[in-house]
Amino acid sequence: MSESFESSTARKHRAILEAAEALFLREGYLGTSMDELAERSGVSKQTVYKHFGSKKVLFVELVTSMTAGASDNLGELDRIPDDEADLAPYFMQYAMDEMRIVMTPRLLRLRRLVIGEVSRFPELAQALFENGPQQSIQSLANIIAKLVQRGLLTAPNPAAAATTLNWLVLAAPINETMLLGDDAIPTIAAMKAHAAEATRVFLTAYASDTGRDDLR
Amino acid sequence: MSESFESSTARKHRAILEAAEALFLREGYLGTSMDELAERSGVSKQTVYKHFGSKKVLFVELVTSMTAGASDNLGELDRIPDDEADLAPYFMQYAMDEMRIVMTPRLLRLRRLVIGEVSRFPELAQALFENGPQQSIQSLANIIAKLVQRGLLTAPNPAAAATTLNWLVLAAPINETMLLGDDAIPTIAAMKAHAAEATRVFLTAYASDTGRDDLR
DNA sequence: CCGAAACTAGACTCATTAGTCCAGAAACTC
DNA sequence: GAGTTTCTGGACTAATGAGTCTAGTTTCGG
Repeated sequence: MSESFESSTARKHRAILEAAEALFLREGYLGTSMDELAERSGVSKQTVYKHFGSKKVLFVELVTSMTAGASDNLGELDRIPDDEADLAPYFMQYAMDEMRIVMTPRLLRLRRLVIGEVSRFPELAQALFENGPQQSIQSLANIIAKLVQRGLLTAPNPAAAATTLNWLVLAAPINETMLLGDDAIPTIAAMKAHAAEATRVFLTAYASDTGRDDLR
Repeated sequence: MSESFESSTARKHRAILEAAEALFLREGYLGTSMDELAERSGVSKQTVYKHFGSKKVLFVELVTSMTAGASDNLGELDRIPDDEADLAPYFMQYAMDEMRIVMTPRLLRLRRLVIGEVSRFPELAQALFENGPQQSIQSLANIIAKLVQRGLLTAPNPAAAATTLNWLVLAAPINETMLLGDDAIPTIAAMKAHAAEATRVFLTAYASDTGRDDLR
């Protein structure tokens, strides 16, 4: 009773996935043993194999599920600014949101794991790419296209502009943290400074210089 | 005779390192077996252990040596432009050089390997970071500082500007290739287009607008 | 409360691993 | 060419891996 309407079976299923997440993220695919996994799940080895047919299946299932929900609710398509003055705060907010989502130990470890297994599981890496960067860039491109329509930005190729902004924001922190470990995750203050600079560079390069155009 | 003055011992040493490179880059640390490595080296297992004390030692030694020579001769400090018109071609060339060095299967696989082993070998990842991105950015910062002195760029913080340019150039291709595999390495033509856009964005954001300043 | 399904503990198979040991062969040094 | 170092190949240890099997126990739906 209490708050759990989960069947015992479902509970075990979840426990296995939780243990798998902890172990795979920490020890890698080959470094994780099914015995340890079963023990940590509080479940017998046989049960693990009943729920997931093999180590590979479990791994793929886990990573796929973690990957899928990765880049949700970003880039609120509502309230896209229609005034030039709102551009900087808008992209500032966008950058902060994106960093807050991506720069978490969980997602960073997932990324390390998947990158390390590219040759063994190329599908997983591709899925992570499509659900992560590619999706962010796509939705960002839509926003930029709208802003071009409104005459607030000048970007002949919105997808390219979106790629530029995406990596202006994420590249430095993500690549640093990939190699230096989770302790290198920037503080909120550092993220703000970085977001401000990224926004400034982006807007300098892509803003429609209507003001200056008028003077010509 | 012929061209090799290498002693038999030295030749074997090199053969082991070559096999280690091939295997570790392809199979990862745990995925590489010392038996296979000895066989591939054309050397007995015992010899492997005489030359390198253990699997760990061999791995660390290999990765360290590959890491060390990674980011050589980049950013020729001579002939830094002193005319505004030379800025774009100069950074264009810089970007192409940097991509050509980094975007090779060998270095990309090394990067994947090291990222995947961050929790097992944090020193190696740190070394790769310091010898790679950090060093590039540092030498780039020196160039930028000089250009600021000459009045060609405006960058209150040259290190930040260097970081921005570095990732403007490398982030998109490197992160894509990390996940999509070596087949995703961009063609020279694609690199040129990317380098041009990166250079444009960078110069728009950091060039000294002496022209416009005069108009004020 | 009964029968089926899910689960348990632990033994078991078979393959593989890092690293050691040994007796003889080959390669260098003087 | 004698003596020393290096190397070979294969046997060996001790551990660990994924996955299976079994016999008994728990859980759950009807």
